[in-house]
Amino acid sequence: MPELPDVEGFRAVLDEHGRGRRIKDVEVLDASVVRDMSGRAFVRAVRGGRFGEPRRHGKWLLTPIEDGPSGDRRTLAAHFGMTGELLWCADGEPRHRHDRVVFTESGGELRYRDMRKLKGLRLTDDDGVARLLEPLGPDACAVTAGELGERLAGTRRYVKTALTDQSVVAGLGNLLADEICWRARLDPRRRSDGLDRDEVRRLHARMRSVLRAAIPTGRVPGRKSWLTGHRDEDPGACPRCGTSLRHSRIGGRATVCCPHCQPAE
DNA sequence: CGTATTGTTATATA
DNA sequence: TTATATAACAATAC
Repeated sequence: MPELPDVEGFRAVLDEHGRGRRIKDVEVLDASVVRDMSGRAFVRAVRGGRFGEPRRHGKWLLTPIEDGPSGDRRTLAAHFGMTGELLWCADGEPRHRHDRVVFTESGGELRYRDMRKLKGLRLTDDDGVARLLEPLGPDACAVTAGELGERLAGTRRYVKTALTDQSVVAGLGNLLADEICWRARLDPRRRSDGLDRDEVRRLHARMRSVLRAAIPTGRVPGRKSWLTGHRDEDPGACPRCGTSLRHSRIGGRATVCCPHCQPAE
């Protein structure tokens, strides 16, 4: 589930319920989601600290741990993989089977919940954060049309594949890429380096509008006016023109598009 | 026992 | 060597 809008929602949760607050306790219920250190060492390094101001780049959520026990400046770096989430739970809410790490504050707790555990949490310093972000392209919320065009021109892969490549632009996943291509009326199998200037501008404009619409709800909505709301229907009708949607597979991922609105060139 | 899954990355291939 | 494609990862659900 987590694409840019979801991670932005997790950032908001941490901003509201974590920022500036004391971490009274940390429970590592499944140490396999803690990367590069033992669960015990993680607890030792975080317990007693305070969450700083969280920021996001692409699908990474980065939060300084201030006034921590070790004294040196550390950052909690979270990646949610395909099934991760961060939630605030008031005192007394029963644990979920997939709660992996719990940060206890006064009045409630922040929980990293993840069924599949493809990614996880790590603690790192500023250099480590830089190393994490170094391979990523600009954040999808911040990239300019010119920059996007340059980056898309740098590869001959399908435009959908390029959009979901975090080193081209950071934050888009399978669902957003389909939604953006559909709104921009571009066949996802168009070659990334074969788009003309107008097509790139359209792609950029639709990317921005899709993100703007999705971020307030903290998720990619399944609204009926969205292609995304029809991707699991068989075959499903294009919300814009009613044509039967085409279901296929691009780069190993399920893909939905409208053969009428997104004609192959 | 098959099929599928919204992300990333190591490995294979052209 | 490089760019791109594919398999694998974990834990489910159908």
